[in-house]
Amino acid sequence: MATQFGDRIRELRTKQKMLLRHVASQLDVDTSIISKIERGDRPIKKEQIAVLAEILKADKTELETLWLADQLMQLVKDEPTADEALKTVSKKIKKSK
Amino acid sequence: MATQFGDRIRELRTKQKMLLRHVASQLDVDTSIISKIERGDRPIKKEQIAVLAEILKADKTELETLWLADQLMQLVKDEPTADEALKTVSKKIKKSK
DNA sequence: CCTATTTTTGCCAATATTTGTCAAGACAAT
DNA sequence: ATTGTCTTGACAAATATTGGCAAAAATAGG
Repeated sequence: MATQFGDRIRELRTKQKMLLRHVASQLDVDTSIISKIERGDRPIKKEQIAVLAEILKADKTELETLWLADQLMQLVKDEPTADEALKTVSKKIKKSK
Repeated sequence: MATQFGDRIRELRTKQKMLLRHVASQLDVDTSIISKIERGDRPIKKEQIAVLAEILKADKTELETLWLADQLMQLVKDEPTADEALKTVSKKIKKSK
């Protein structure tokens, strides 16, 4: 299943005409891993996001936000009460600030 | 760390003067597991929520919602962009309905 | 205070999940 | 057909999760 994060990093990579192996070698993993991450087949590890942002000259915060949204989405999809749960969390977050 | 879910089921259990072992035996686990779940030390398995709702004569949906909110909270706490991520997910959810 | 009961805690082994590599295959361009 | 890129599935190693157990700690009732 496609992810916002994966779509975005693929876009960033291809626009710069970088190959999977360029990214892969800098992230120190096999190209297949990057391929899968871009296609949403595998999750990326949180620590890798910052490195990836550097490699792609992208905004770290943007990528982290997309990644977080993907995580949340996976958790709430198919949940009938997703709406309510999201709401209460939002409120709690705001209070703790 | 305390959870909404754990706090709630402890409340439900103690108000009915049930002991950990009553719940534990019906859920077919050691009492220590229930203790930890109530205290937020261990996650409960999703399938166990429905059973637990029966045992405690509680509203299944309420417990599931609390559980989901806990999951979300754990994911977004300490995330600077939690707010924005939550927002985009809410929007996506609404659209897909 | 003593004892009995309940709850909490730390540790362990078993199990499950995640991670990355490798090799083979698909696809595109020429 | 050849070359280079990307995708896929199978696999092993590393990591995380699970529940049980036993001892410690807390609580309740005399």
